[in-house]
Amino acid sequence: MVYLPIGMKSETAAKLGRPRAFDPDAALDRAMHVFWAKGYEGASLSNLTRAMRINRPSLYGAFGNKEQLFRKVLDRYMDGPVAYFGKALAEPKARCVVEEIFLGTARMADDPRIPTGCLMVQGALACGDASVRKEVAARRAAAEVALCRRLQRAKREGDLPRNANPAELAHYVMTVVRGMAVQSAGGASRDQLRRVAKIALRAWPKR
Amino acid sequence: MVYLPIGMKSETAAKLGRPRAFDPDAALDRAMHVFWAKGYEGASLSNLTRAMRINRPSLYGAFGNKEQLFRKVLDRYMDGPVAYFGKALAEPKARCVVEEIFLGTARMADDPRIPTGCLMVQGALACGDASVRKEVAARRAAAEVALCRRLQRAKREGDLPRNANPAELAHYVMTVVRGMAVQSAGGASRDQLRRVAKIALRAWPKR
DNA sequence: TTCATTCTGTATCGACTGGTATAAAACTCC
DNA sequence: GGAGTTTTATACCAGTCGATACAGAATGAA
Repeated sequence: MVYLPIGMKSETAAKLGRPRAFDPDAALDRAMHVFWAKGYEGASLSNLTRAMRINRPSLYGAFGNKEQLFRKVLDRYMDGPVAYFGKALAEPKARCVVEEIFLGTARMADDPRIPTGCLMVQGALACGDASVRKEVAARRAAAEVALCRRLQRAKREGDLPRNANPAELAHYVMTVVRGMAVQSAGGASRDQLRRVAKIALRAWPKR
Repeated sequence: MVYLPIGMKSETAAKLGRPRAFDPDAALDRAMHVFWAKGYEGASLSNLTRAMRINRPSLYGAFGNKEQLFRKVLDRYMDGPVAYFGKALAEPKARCVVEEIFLGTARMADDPRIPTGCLMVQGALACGDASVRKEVAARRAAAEVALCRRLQRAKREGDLPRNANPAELAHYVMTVVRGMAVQSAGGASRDQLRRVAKIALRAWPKR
């Protein structure tokens, strides 16, 4: 029989059988930290189950397998630590959008509750498993597309110069953001990244 | 007895015993590609020996172990694919230094002979082995220090404004460079990265 | 109570990991 | 021609990898 891995609150709660003894969301958060700090391949199932405080069969029962767990962690990552990105897109002016993206990225840098860097970068930038590598690359690309769309709107609204190129600008912004993630993983402080953000903004087109 | 792993041309050539049947430098280049594409942990000894076209004991005899091999590969990487960085530092004007660094990074992007991205980034950004992770972080930091020194000189020479901050500027430039590496690993083309370089240069201080 | 169902913990699977013991092969020196 | 030295190839080591078989425990339904 096919078992549908759950873990989301809106899931049809299983009424039958022994109830689950752990909170799937809390377990996902703990798994996120392991993947974030060690990368997909560096995070062993022993690391994961220990951090998640569950046994191996519970992990497989609730999340499928390691790769599916990682994808669920990525989902949760985008709704949690990087939720600032979506909020930034809602800023009224393009310059504020970019400013908020930069500052939000810098803000994550020395939050003691989370690892440094970005899960979508160090999770599986280079990885023996090509399917996982492509997955994170696709998610990075999706973020860039979302920003590009936002900048296209800004251009239509006259919020960017007539000769501005939204795709190029989005690519630039995301390049800086990804670079900040690498710098953060290397130990850069929030202030250092804020100064980088300030300089990077000087490249933003004047209206 | 202690055996000194070789691999450098200036090494005192072993006269005694059976001669080595492979070129250590060529083997290092092949190992570099594996580490570059798969990362330190993603590159297994089987991957490495197959690519290097040598047997396992030959690898251990010539290079020590996996970690020492990786360090030798890093050395070779810095003298090879990223030699442009050192050359860029020799440019007469600070702006040209930065321009050459950006363009050199973009140039690597779709060279069909090498993997995408940067070995110092994806080699071990997140890695279960902390010693390897620190090693690549230290090498990234060393590049930034070298650039910072160059920009300090530029400031002394009046090649940068009086209020310019070489450390912040170096941090910004390296952030963009690291970001370009991530974008390249995600499939960005040379032209895309060149356009990023052009935008990033707009942030450079006017004299 | 009894059955069906689901979760939990233990113990284990085959495959692969990084690393080596061993002996034959290929060279220099005497 | 040996003797001594180093590299080669095969075969193998203990440990860990991701993943599971199994049995007992905990629930709702009948």
